[in-house]
Amino acid sequence: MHFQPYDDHSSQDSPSPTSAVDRKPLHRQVSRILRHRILHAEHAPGSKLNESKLAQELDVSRTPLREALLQLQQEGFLTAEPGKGFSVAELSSREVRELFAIIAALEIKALEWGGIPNEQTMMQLSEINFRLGTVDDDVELALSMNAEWHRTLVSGCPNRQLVKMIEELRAKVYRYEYYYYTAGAARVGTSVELHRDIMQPLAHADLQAACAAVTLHWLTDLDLMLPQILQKDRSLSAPAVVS
Amino acid sequence: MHFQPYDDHSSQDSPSPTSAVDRKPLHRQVSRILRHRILHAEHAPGSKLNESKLAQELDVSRTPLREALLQLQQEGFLTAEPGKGFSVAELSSREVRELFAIIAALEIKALEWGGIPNEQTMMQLSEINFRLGTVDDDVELALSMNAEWHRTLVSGCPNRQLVKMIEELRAKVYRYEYYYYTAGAARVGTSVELHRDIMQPLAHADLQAACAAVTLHWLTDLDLMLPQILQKDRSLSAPAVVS
DNA sequence: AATCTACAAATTGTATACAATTTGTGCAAA
DNA sequence: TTTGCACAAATTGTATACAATTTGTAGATT
Repeated sequence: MHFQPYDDHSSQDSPSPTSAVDRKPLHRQVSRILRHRILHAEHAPGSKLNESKLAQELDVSRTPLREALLQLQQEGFLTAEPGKGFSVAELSSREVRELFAIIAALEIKALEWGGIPNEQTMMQLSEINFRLGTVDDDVELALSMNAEWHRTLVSGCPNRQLVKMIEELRAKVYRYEYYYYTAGAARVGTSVELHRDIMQPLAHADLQAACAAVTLHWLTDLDLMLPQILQKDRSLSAPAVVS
Repeated sequence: MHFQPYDDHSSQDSPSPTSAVDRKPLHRQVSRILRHRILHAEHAPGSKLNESKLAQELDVSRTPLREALLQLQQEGFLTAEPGKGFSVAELSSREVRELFAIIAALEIKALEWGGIPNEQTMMQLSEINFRLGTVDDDVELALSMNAEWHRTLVSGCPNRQLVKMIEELRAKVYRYEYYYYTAGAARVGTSVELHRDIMQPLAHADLQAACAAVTLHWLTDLDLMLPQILQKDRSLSAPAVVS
């Protein structure tokens, strides 16, 4: 492929000539695509990535591809060994436990610093949650709406850095959630109820209780998901201790 | 420069032939160098970076240099506009306020989850703090020892992801601290005292009080540093409204 | 058969070349 | 003087070429 800024979705059908505002580097698009693939288990955890083949498949040269791979490595979705190249990061029960603990703590901080959400935000929360309840059998849609609900929950926090950090953590969590929702017997109903348990104290301006509900939310999710992840863990981290 | 794995500090005087374990990609070394430069104000905030010149200066081709630049961008030390290249991120009072709030919250969480530090850790803390008190006029040394103290403080936390996040945040804070210590009238004595105020309740197994002292530490630091940063802010964000 | 070695193929790391855009400059027109 | 434009230079974004290492394999040795 040769430098053509116009194969991105962001360019509408309007025939604007190189509008210069929505120009996006190739490595950004590539990293978006690969991130999406990894999050949705289209690349198996632990599998190696062949740069040449991947570049050919994506119709891109190795330069922007490598830039994307390095970014994904730093985001924690890939691992890299010098001379050996990149591999998809493994899922681990330890990581998911640690991530859930952190994200719970940060969401609570975001709520504390943002205060009780305003009326509009509360409306959005319950609307998203309602729609989430109607979703069925579309894992990606359910997960993206769940993410949207949590994004809205912390949207009142004035600390932008914190909101950004939470957003990045959510992406890492997404991978585990997707695994759980597809491989396991996940029910969106549980999430909907847990969200209600958070919204209700918020509606009564009880921030403490809401924060406690947030903690409960993540703890419950963890309890539901861990068995699945553990199974995966065992299947690869217990390498035949026979003999 | 042509692929020579042996210009890194990590290679000792032992004549091991390409020991394969301590091979480090060029872009890693380059990002380390540039990060160090940015942290120590050797590149002015807001200034543009010329890839060709920088590559020539570092005796590296543009490929690994760009990989390093992209990493530093993601770490928040550089900004990038498509087609315009990279610039050193500005210092902002808002960012430092947000960072301090986050790092205080996370250090407290790390303490809570790690529990009261064991005896060895407590010894290390007071030793580092003592040495910190003897440092004088060596800003970089003082800051690195300060960082070491905080690293030790949270070293007992079993949540590795959290420890890593705190470490990354500390790097971002370092930049502001350096600015404050060089441009302003900083005294290490204040830090030493604040550290003692954290260690004392820890020695009495009073985690609550220690956490409160941590918050106080960061709040005090912020109060000391903000005036300096604010001055910088004004000098550039108030662009001559004289009609 | 199992292990070692030598060599070839494949793959990664880096450098260079090229394409596209941005930026600077000189000159004309108002 | 200022504004606008054309064109050249500089700079960024991407592709390709090359260097160094890793990986795979066939044959020799035990």
